[in-house]
Amino acid sequence: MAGHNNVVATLREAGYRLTPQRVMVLQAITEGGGHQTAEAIYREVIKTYPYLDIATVYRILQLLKRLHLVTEIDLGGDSARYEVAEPNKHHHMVCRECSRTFDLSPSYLEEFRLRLVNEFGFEPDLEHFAIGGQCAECGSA
Amino acid sequence: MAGHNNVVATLREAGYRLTPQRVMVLQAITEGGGHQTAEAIYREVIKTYPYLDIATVYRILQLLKRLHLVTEIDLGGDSARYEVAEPNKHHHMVCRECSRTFDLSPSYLEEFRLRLVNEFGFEPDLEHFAIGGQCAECGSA
DNA sequence: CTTGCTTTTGCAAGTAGTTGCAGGAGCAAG
DNA sequence: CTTGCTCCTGCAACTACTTGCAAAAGCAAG
Repeated sequence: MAGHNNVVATLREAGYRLTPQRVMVLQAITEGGGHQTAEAIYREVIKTYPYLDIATVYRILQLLKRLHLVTEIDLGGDSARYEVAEPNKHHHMVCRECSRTFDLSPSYLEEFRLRLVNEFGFEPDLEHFAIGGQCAECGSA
Repeated sequence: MAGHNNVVATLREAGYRLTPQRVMVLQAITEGGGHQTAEAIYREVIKTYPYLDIATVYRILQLLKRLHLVTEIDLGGDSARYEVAEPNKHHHMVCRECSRTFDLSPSYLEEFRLRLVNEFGFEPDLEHFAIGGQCAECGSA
């Protein structure tokens, strides 16, 4: 798996250790596809390594997030979801009434991002952005 | 207190009951000024009404948020803070490295908001918006 | 392949916030 | 001012996530 080796290299270069737990969590995220919860990742890994603790999963996810290897997306109410980071990922609009989510192309945020960078030197984390609000259907009702 | 009566009227018009708990929580937010945590509001109210439960505080805050009477601002790690809603409130940029926060005028988000409204009919919740990222100082280091 | 420093893990306890439920309290109608 | 319907509250249990700590494991150097 190509992406896998990149991740391993990135970890080592940043001075982090390569533990079985980290490899397995990474593998679970990669193989699971889509957005996954920490719980789901945990349940997947303990199938082959039952001693893993959920706290370790959260710590690993935090680390991978810091290294921009995975992105966290928190759609309000329920638990956060994680997936492998990809450039030009789409963002989400989440309706506060019906909880449906709608995709948003990265271009919509580019203008906003540029103003922050140019005027404040502030680089916003927009890797996987979710914004709450009210969708067309719930708004017109 | 003028704003107080508005709030009471809004509650009643929306079909919600006017309970002592709601009045006291509202009073605590109003009198406390600034950004307050749910815990702080709770501790203030139990000085005069010791039977109040923290769960009730959270439920009331949720309700007031839904009615746009208070805004919630969640700056990542620690607990969320609440304050009375005001139009044209400034927003925040929060540095992920040094945790400092920088004010952001509402005009920066207006363009973004308009595109979502016009193109999707989606009205984003931008009453008190916080975006994470890396500030100029931490970025250049 | 041992030694030793440092990171990482598992465990258990803690924190912020949510939820199910039964009893208690608003409020409108009579 | 009573009746009755429904909403709210307090309680306790629960969820998602975090943190302190001691033991275990990674990794570089000898």
